[in-house]
Amino acid sequence: MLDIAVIRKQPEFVKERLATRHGGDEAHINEILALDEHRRKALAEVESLKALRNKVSREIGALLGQKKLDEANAMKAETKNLGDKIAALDKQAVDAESGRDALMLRLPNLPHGSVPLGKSAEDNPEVRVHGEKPDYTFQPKSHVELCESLKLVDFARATKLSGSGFLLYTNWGAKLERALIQFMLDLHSTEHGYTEVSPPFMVGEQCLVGVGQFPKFKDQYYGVAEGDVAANLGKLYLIPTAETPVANIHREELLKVEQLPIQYCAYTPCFRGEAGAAGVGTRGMIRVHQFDKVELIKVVKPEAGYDELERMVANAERILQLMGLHYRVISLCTGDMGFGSAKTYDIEVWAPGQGSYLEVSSCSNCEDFQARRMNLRFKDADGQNKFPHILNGSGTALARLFVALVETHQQADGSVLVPEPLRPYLKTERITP
RNA sequence: GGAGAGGUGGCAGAGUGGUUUAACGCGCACGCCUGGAAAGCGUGAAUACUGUAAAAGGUAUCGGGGGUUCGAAUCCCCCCCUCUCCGCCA
Repeated sequence: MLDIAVIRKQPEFVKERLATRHGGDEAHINEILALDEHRRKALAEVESLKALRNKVSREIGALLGQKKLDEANAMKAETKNLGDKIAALDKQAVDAESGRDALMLRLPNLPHGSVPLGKSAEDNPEVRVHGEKPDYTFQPKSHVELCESLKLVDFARATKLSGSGFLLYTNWGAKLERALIQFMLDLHSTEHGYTEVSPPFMVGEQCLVGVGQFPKFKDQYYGVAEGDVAANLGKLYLIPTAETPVANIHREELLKVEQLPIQYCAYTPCFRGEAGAAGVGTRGMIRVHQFDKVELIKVVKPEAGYDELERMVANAERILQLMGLHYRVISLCTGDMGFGSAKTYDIEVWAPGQGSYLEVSSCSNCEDFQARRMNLRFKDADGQNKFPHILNGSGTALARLFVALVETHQQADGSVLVPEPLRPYLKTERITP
């Protein structure tokens, strides 16, 4: 959520920055300002009435203390209808506020000044490239062929169980998936300074609102059950990413500045509706309704946000380097960035069998956009309460990493060579049928 | 799931309709005092919104919501959480 104070003070600046995204959102600024104005007007009025009521009530109390019953009763009669006026104005203020906030929640973040201007993925500049496309003395197979010949994934039976877009890993496929998860968690938690956590896979709506998935993109997620009525959670949703539970861990807290930076890594499955995804990438493992991912989350002081983003990308890159994969890092342009992000780097790994790059990581600094939505603050050294920057990045997403790995390291005989750092986990050097 | 006891500021703990703008205490910050400390004395200290050039000021917050009243920490209703015991379960 943007800072209403910034919208008030610099509405034209906010509109311009919003327009560099998909466009259209800037149109709501005037409406927000009008509701905000109305709210403050009603508030000023109702609060002075409340002040009056408090004053009169004290006076009545004093009169009763002095046994001046008549005077007290006279004053009671005078203030009798004050309550109704207050209630009516209160409602106006509350209505204006909830109207304003409903619009604010649908407003995306402002892009950081360093983000390239652009309309779509085609305008994303390449930041750097690691390695080269490998050469093969044979025609590299696609992961679908490899998975079938090596019996890594049973596509047909997965469809029987859950329909298209779901995977049944088998034998070495299941082991490879597990090995990759454990390898990544170990690396991030021992060498990169992240604390490993394992969160719930279902969360209440407020967590999705907190990171910006709700209310605007509600139809993309799986609602599964009514949550505890008790806890006032509303419906529970399957998490689309570990970002949803993990970034919300400290929601509604006031952190001490010494607690920062907070760094978490977490493995979770991710569930996505991917509405209308039929077509490109439907076959195989590129786009599925459930996939595994190791996610990185940071909560940091605002002044550290962008340095930490660079470090996070480097942490994710390290995985691909150790897996011996060729990849490129791109900087998303204003028009291609996600809702909550102020700046995003994507990492795309080369998949020889596809002849294309696959997005396996997306690292974003959301600045204080999410912290505001979840009311997460910290008390700075100067005693001020401030919103921290919250960053999230995949480190990395599975399924696609799996694809790149088997396609890159496939051999002429149809086997797949396991990268050195993964061998202690998989307990083999080579995957054969 | 059942029964009971609780929920008040950083902590602890009074307060059953009106000088409570939440007592007393501990802890905290600053000042005085001291050679330095302790003790003592004094002052200050929550969060949000609003307001202002900045202040001052105003409103709300005693687990949450609603109600009664001129006025609610206090009375009424609903809900939540914590603790203890019992049951059930992996």
